[in-house]
Amino acid sequence: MAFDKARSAGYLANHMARLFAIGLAARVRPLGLAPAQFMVLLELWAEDGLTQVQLVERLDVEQATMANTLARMARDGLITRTPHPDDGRAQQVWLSERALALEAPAKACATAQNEKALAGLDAAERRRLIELMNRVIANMRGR
Amino acid sequence: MAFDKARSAGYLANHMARLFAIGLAARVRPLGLAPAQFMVLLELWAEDGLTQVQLVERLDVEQATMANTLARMARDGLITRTPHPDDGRAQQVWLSERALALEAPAKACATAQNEKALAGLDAAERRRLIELMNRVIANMRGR
DNA sequence: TAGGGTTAGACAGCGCGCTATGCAAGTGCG
DNA sequence: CGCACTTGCATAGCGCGCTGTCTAACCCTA
Repeated sequence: MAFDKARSAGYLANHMARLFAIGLAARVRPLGLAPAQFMVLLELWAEDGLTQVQLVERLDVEQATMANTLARMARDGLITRTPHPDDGRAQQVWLSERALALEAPAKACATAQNEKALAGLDAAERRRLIELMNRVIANMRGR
Repeated sequence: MAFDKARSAGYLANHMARLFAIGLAARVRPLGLAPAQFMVLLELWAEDGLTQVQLVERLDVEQATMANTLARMARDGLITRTPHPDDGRAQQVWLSERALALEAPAKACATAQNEKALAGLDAAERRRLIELMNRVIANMRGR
């Protein structure tokens, strides 16, 4: 009763995110990338040599999730890890040659997917959507 | 460069959906439910005895995903399955007593989570957000 | 009626979220 | 100095999304 999924923000958010992920995955698969790996690369393209803790903070995922994603990326030759010079527990994550070369094509994939998703929305509508999503995220981030 | 994740619809959609899922999961966990199971229950509360194919269409997930979710739900005593009277390949999915009893409390969890997410948005903003998400979903559904 | 295509469902394998633990290295205080 | 606390990372286990493949039942047409 009185629960219409087409009007539930949570249901729509889940559906929208799944469609984004499918579309992005299809676009970056030829590059040998998976979506979560792309997100890590985005951070490393902006600043190479981050630690796992820094990546966890910037992408807001759990530490264990990041550890697994980094393990897959190392396995796939996207990153290497070196012991941190000042902290024996930590390690720095570095882009491989291959990952450096993927920056432009991978970003083009993401831009294309965003463009497909937002087709038919004018600039004001896009701004509103982004702003509303940011507010919803802020509402839920406090635990 | 020129790729700001706080302005990427795809990144925000993913982040928002994860926060929704975490919040909903925490609320329904005491009921012994997981989020995807709740979505199936929503459909069955509206119409009991659906087939797997009908659930797949209504929730827009892959058949294999639904098969696995239904297997977990059967394991957990939420549903039973009977052979379809008119089609030897198909089966009908029925709510258990336990699942029937969960309707009101589980829906209250979802409503509470939506309310938390949308706090501070007035009715017009909520309508706009829902409408924009529906348009974005429509853009991506045609694969 | 027999054979070929289609459809319902199961199963294998994997990505990537999560929680919960465990361990080793760093830190700080008595 | 030594012991407790904290912090960085790994690992185990699971939910739930995906693709790909298999089987069995159904359907249609030659």
